[in-house]
Amino acid sequence: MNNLIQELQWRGMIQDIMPGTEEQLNKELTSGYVGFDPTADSLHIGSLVPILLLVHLQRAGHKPIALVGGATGMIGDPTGRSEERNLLSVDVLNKNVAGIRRQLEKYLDFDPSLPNAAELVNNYDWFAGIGFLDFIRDAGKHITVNYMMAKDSVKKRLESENGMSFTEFTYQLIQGYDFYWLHQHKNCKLQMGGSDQWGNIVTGTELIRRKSGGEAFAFTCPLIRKADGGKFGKTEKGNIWLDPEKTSPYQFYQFWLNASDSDAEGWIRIFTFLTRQEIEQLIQEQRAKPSARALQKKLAEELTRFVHGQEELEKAIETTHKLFSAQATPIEEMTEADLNAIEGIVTARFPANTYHAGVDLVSLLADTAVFPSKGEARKMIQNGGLSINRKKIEQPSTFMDASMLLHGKYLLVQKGKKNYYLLIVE
RNA sequence: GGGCAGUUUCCAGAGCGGCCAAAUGGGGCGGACUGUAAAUCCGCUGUCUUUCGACUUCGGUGGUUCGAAUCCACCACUGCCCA
Repeated sequence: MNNLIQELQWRGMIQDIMPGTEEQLNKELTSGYVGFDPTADSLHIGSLVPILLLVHLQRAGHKPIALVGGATGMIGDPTGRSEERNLLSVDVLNKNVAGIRRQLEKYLDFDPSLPNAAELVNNYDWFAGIGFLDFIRDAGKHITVNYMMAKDSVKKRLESENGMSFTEFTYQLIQGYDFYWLHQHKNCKLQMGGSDQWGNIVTGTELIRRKSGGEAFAFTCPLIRKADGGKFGKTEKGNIWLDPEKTSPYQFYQFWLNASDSDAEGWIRIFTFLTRQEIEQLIQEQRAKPSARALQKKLAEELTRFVHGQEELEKAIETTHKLFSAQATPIEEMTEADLNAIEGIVTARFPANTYHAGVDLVSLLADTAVFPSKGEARKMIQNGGLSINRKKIEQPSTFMDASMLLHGKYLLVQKGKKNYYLLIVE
């Protein structure tokens, strides 16, 4: 059994930790859990850190429990929100729970022959059977409102102009009860999560202590930030999802490849399983020759493999190479096979007859979902942000003819420098 | 219950009755420079539109006016003060 806490500590993955946690983990095989909110039918990279906590836990010989919040999702966690959440419908919730479940299964080892086999639970399973009055008497009696109001998440909302509904106020108690339930039924003594969850987690350990006198531990990891203060995991196209249908492996790879130097140093420790020596060496390389971007490449590679597998990683690297590394070679040298092998970028098809009848570029782009409207297409061209087949388009009034098609049917469109689209005439 | 202040475009925050699609900052997007980095500089940033322009925005509803984000009335919400 490795020392999990020390491992996570040098990786910079521990923010708060309860006294005695390390001793507990060194003492015996311990079950620990992380909760996942079913706010969408896929996890995104923000959930990657909690997933990794579970993976590290299992690698250290302990038993990971992934909890999907079918019940808590019905309430909505008020943490970090300045206004009331809209409730999700039961149908949507069920769909989300199923989607998240499927993803979590990929990252943990559920082999039942293992003493520390991973387990997946849904808190709806136990909450469904508990009546309101029972809950109020059973759990509510042990936690004072004063205690609940002292939490940051609640305090902020009480101060805000939007207020807070009773429903959301209840959230921490519901989540706290999860920990209590797992403690009672699964001998789960540890909860992990993002540092924003600390308040909710502590309510759980408190409930365990007061109701059963049991011992419970917890630690949290820092929330991931970008060095420039921007939101982690957001791009102009929205969230970076783990679902390849929502974010292609190529786009996923690109996201990590685009990390800034200072982010990459921290992220590679958190998001990969590379050893300390390997990482230190990479950082040396990076500093010696920053333009090689050894860190970003390794980070993107490791993570794309972890999330999407070796095969998808290779395709992503190949596409990246075709689009970026080979920029000096003339576009005409790209074979049809090359173009077809470009995967993961947005592809749009349009009928040959409209094309051969003659189209102005702006209408074409607005019709093929590269741009939502002609105005935007025109604006981008005027700003010098549009290239066709690697050639910058200077005039919004550019007219298209067959000579511009590669292999008689392809157009490689660039919006900005990094956003590629492949248009295919058919 | 009484008094005062406020509600503006993604956010913060200006806004004389006509020159307001609305200052400025932030954020976002694009460009230049680079290393598909950071910093810096430049442009764009309500929607649609080739120029002109058209259309919808300033808590809600009515009104005054040739004309209102700007004036009036009522309603809603928020903050502060006195009971």
